[in-house]
Amino acid sequence: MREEEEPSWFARFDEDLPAPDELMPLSQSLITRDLAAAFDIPTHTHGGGPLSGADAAGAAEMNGGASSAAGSSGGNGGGNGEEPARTLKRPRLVWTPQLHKRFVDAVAHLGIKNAVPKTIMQLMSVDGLTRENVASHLQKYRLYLKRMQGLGNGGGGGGGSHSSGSGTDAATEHLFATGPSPFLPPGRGPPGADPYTPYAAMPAAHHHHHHPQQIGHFHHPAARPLGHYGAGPGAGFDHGFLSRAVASGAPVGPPGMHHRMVGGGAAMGMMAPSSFADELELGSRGGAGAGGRRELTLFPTSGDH
DNA sequence: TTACCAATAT
DNA sequence: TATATTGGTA
Repeated sequence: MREEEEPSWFARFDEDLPAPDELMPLSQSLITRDLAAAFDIPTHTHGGGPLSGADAAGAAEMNGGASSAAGSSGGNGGGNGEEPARTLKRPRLVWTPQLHKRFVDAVAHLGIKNAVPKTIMQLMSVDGLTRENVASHLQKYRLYLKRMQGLGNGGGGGGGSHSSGSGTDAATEHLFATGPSPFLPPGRGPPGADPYTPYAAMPAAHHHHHHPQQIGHFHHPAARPLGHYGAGPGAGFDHGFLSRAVASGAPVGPPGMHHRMVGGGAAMGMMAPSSFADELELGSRGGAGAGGRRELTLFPTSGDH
């Protein structure tokens, strides 16, 4: 019963969508279970699954060595033999920095309001990633933000009150609103660097009812109330990102809409992520230690080159 | 009904 | 620890 859909709905009408080329590369493929489960399974393209299917391309390698794990082969088995694709439990997802980056970017650009698992998942466009995966990670991420909010601020500030009228409508505002302490001190440097990169702050009160928000225009990378957290002006933060994409397909309902969405009408679910800024982090997987857990991992699509 | 969220379990 | 899974709720 679950029919997932393949992200192929891109092609949409008008607008100057960048050539498919732009969109295409976006699809990151998560390792497919088959692949993960056994590195060598002979092309089995599963079939039923909408899972990826993609070309796993030759990414199978990576660092050298290491890896013993997996048990690779050997038998494979152990127990599992072929398995019906369904009912298969997938290995734990490993949130690699790149994957996390995508996640954070998606959340940041969506705005707290829309940053819900499903939307994030769709925006990320990562095949194989499930809502549960995102939800779980989102939970942790929120916790992190909250924690940071409490800590980082000291002071200050206080006062946050923004009176901006009530009409805070722009998602932009929402994003950082409520933040008594808008930005982190440039010098941030508590011992222990931050593992994550917070771009959004959490409203102290976000309980109950998602309210409707008017859809509409979306922002360009322009004013970010505070945008540069450790980055200087002009830091690379501009993203030609999904601006429109999100807006268009946004599940955001028209005023008055409560819980009804999927299924209604047509617009939904199609977003073309454009280009994420890829950078940062890489590698370092150090194998040391390791242990050996069978985990699902993601292919750094941009890894090539 | 679906999806979110928070708690809980592994 | 990090992630998955479950339960309750909107």
